[in-house]
Amino acid sequence: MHLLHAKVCQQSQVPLTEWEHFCSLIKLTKFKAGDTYPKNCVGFIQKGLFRAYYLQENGEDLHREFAFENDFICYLTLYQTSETEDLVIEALEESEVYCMTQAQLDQLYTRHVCWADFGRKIMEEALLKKMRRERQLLGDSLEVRYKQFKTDYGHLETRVPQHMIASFLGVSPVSLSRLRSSLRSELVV
Amino acid sequence: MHLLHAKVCQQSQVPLTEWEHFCSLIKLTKFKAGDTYPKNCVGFIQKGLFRAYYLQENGEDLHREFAFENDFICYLTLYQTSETEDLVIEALEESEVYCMTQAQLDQLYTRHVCWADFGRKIMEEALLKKMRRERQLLGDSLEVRYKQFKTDYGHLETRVPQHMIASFLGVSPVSLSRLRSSLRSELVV
DNA sequence: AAAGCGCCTTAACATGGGTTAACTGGGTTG
DNA sequence: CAACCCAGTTAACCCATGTTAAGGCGCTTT
Repeated sequence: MHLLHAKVCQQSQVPLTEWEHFCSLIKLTKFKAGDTYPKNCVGFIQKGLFRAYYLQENGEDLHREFAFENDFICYLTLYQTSETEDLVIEALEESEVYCMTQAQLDQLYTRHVCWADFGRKIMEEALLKKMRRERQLLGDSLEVRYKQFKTDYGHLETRVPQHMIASFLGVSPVSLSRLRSSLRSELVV
Repeated sequence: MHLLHAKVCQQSQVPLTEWEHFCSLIKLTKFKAGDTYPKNCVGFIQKGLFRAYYLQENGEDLHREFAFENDFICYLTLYQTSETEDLVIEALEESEVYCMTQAQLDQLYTRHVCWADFGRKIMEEALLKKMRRERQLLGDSLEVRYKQFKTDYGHLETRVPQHMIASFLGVSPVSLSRLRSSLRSELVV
C-alpha cells in the first residue's frame, strides 16, 4: 500500500480525506499466471508481472509492453476505439493489484482537482514512455535496443521467456537468439 | 478561433468566464517555413504545418510526427528529460498558431477543474495515437504503413517532400521510392 | 541559355532479419 | 525409464531494406 501512496503523492497533492476515499474504492485483487486482466478496471501493480499484447488475425501475438511492480495498468478503453478491442493484458506471474473500475476512476476525476491532476500526470508519463519507445524502434538497431532493454529491464530477463522479449523488441525469437550468440562470441574474442 | 473553441469544448465543459480567461492568455503567432517552434510554449495550430524530429549524433534527423491544422503542439518538457532536449519542432509552411507558455498552462491546470480535465483528455488522445503508431511500426509492413499513411494523411502527400514521409514511415527515401514504383507497376498489370 | 541545386528515381550490391527445419536440453507426464 | 513438449539454438536460404552512386527533372540564379 505504501508503494501506491508514494506513487500518488509523487504526482499530486492529495488531501487526507481524498486519500481515504481513494482507499475505500480500491480492492486488492490477486491474479494467477495466465489470468487475464479485466477490461473495465484500472489498477496498480503491488507485486507481480503482466504483459500487454495484441491478438492478430494470423493468430500470432504482438507484444506491446511489460508491466510490473509500481506500474499502472489499464486498457484506455474510454474511447472505445478499435485499438483496444483486441488488446489483452495477461498475468505472467502470481500477482497482486490494487483495482478499481474505470467508472469509479472517472468519478474521481470530477470529484476533486487533485485526481484530475493525478490522472493527467500519469498520462503524461505514459506518453513520454511511448515516445521514448517510438524513438528506439525507429532509430536504434536490434543490438542497441536489446542492450537498452537489459539496462532498463534487466530484472525481467530471468522472469520472462526469451521469445516474449524478442516480440517486445520487434523481432523473431530466432533473431534474438542469433544476436545473443554473436554478442557472446564477441566477449570471447 | 472557432476551431480551437470547438476542440476545447469537445473535451471538457468550460464555463464562459474560464473561456474568456483562456482567450486572454493565448496569442496568435505567425511562423514562416523553416522557423523553429519555441521550447517553452504550447500551441494550437490554426493554419499551417509542422514537423517534429530528433537531431541525432550522426547528423541525420529522425522524423517523429507531423502536426497541422487542429493539432496541439508542445515539447512535453515539463519533466526536463533527455528525450525532449534534442527534439525540434519546425514549421514547414507559413503557419498560424495560438500560443501560451508552458507556465501559463500549468497555472490553468490549478485554476479550474475544467482545464485539468481538458489536459488529461488531450494527453489520453495523444497516448492513443502513439499506441496506434507503435502497433503499426511493430506489426505492419512498409507497404501497409504507407497505404495507411495515405488514408490517414492523404492531404500531406502534396504538401510534404517525400523523404520526410519516408522518415516518418521509418525507412530510407530510396525504399519509399522503390515501393511507390512497384505499386505503380501493379496498377498497370 | 548555362550552371547549380534539391529532390526523386533507378540500379547494383551488401546485409539484417524472416522463415523453415533440425537438433539439444530441461521439465513434465505416462 | 520412455515419451513428449516447450524453449532456445543453429544453419541454410530468401527477401526487404539499407547503402552508394549515377542520372533525370524542375527550379532558381547568374
